[in-house]
Amino acid sequence: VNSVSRSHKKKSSSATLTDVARRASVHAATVSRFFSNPSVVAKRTAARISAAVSAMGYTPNFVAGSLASSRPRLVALLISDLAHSNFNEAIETITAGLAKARMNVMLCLTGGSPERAGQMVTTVLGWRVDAVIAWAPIDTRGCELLRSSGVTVVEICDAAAKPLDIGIGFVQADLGHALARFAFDGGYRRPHFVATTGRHSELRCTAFMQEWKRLAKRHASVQQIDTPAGFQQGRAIFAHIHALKARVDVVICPSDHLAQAIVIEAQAQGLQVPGDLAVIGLGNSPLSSCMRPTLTTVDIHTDRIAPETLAALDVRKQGKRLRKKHINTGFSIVARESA
Amino acid sequence: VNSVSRSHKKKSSSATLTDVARRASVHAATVSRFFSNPSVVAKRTAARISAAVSAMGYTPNFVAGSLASSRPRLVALLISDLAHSNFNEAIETITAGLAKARMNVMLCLTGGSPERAGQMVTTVLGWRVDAVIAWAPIDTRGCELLRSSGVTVVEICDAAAKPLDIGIGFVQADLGHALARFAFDGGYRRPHFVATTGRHSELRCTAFMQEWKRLAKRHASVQQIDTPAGFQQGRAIFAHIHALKARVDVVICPSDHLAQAIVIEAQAQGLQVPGDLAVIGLGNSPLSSCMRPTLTTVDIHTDRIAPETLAALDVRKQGKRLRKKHINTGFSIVARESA
DNA sequence: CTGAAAGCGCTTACAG
DNA sequence: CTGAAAGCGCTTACAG
Repeated sequence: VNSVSRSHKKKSSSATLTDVARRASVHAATVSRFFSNPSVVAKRTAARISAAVSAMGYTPNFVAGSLASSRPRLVALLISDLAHSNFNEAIETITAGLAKARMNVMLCLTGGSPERAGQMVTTVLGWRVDAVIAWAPIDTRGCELLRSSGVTVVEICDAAAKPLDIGIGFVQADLGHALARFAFDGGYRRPHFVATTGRHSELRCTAFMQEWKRLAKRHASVQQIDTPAGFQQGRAIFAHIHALKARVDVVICPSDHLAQAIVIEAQAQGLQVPGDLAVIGLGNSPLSSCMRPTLTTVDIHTDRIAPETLAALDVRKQGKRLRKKHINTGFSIVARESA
Repeated sequence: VNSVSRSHKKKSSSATLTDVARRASVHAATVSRFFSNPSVVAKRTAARISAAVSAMGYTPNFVAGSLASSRPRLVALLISDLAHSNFNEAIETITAGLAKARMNVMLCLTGGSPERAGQMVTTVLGWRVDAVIAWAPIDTRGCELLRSSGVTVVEICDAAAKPLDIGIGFVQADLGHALARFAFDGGYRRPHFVATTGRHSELRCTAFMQEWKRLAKRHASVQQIDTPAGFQQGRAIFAHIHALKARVDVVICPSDHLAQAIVIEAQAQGLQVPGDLAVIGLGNSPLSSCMRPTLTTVDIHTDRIAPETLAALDVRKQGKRLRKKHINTGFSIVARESA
């Protein structure tokens, strides 16, 4: 019983198209049509095939089908992480949309490493995916591969940046401006902007600072933290704010979770939110409307990402041009109790 | 320019093994070996192939490779949802482990629907996946398909239940007992157990009630809520508890998020946690250690799931038997401030 | 509406 | 260490 003889046993696996065809006394091509376009096969033939299929427990082999048709019905999802993301709901919407379009999704978790993302690009290109949806930084080699492969790539990104192919998202700088105006109009005068690493946050931050300077004639305070901007960082940030000479009256956070953590910390220290300290989140996650106080945050219209992505794939499938297109899905500030 | 002529253009896609072989003046088989087992090809030949590969920007086609070798290097991940899960970190660990083993993961989000899970089983079986990791309810048809396909399936489940194939998890009833004892030993006398729909929660709940009855000689109160047990349900549950005639002194939650929401509600109503109301979570998520007060919760050892899953796959790959095996990964109650 | 044939791009014993 | 050949399980024009 060596490994060679063992490997021969594999043959006893599942029935093939040809097996089904034989049993239904038709050609394999007809069975193939039965699955891909049932309306073209005669009723009676279809019935025979159907019977054979269930009798044999046949399941079409998508690997073979993909190779023959060169339509893998596969899209790759490149994302940094699941645990700390504000956007899991957006991901759910996207995968649900893809499932409805009979697309399978290949999940690639990059952990935020551009290099790992680059390697994963090689892999998904090997699967000849129909598209890759990227929501994570990718190194130059990976980008180059994507570009030269000609695959459809949808980047969830800053809608003002130059996308590899198709970019979907809001304009980070617009949000920075809007947040400054919102805070200023709300009567706040000592904002504290919490930025994370990464280009998106940077763009937002710069715009915020600029607009704040213009409106208030003075600088806002900033603090840079490491991604992911999760609940865990709340204490440290609150301590930082507390230690500032100039008293902060509003803190602008890069995520709802972080905002929530800061609210909790502030309350634990006996501060009133928003009375003593106002807090603004990002993402409009479900918790933001359930907190005490409810959280003022930004809805980045993640529900628009899935339909736009699918529409883009559709256009491509029909062979039309759509290169270098941006789709600005916008955002809206949701004013609630916390600011 | 009709669709037919357009479809012909597809041929201009990427280079194939044969193209590379021609360019390197070797047979395709040699190029194949160069990728699968480089050590068997001569240094000089390898160098020529390598040059050809990079000159042509060749990427091996995994679809073709999978068909030829019948090893797709694909595992399906069937999970209910991403947004409300306590277990996203476990999922990350698992996918990281799979990636290290050069396995690709196919993501299937069932949304908690057993029927949808069943359909997805058909799909992943069509891809002839090496294994399916299931963390979601699957209807009988889907289970039947999995069983008859003979594919390796790892269920993250109650370790006392009868798994389809391999079951990994803790024993829900053990946890129910342990929670009752923990609450009783902590001096609490009026527990409120929040259960969600689903067999797991039910098993835990029954065990809790039984043990509590034995210890305290009286019944605990129970409340059933819909899954997912998220932050959103906090207010309603707190209101329910508040409305109970008998004053509750500890509430046992099916997730950390829910526990957190209840803490926030209680505090908003002027109650002290744990003084007026103690709260116990489930999952030991990162936020549990960062809250105010820090959350007493249950660590269900998700970090053991990934290694055990991978080990199981490994054993199977070597053709060994491991059917109907349970792996009890246990749990531990993490006592912090909230109870 | 159906069949026969070529082909998708690889892998893998089998020889040499 | 390498080549020649068969085969993986489908799809898809092309005829009929």
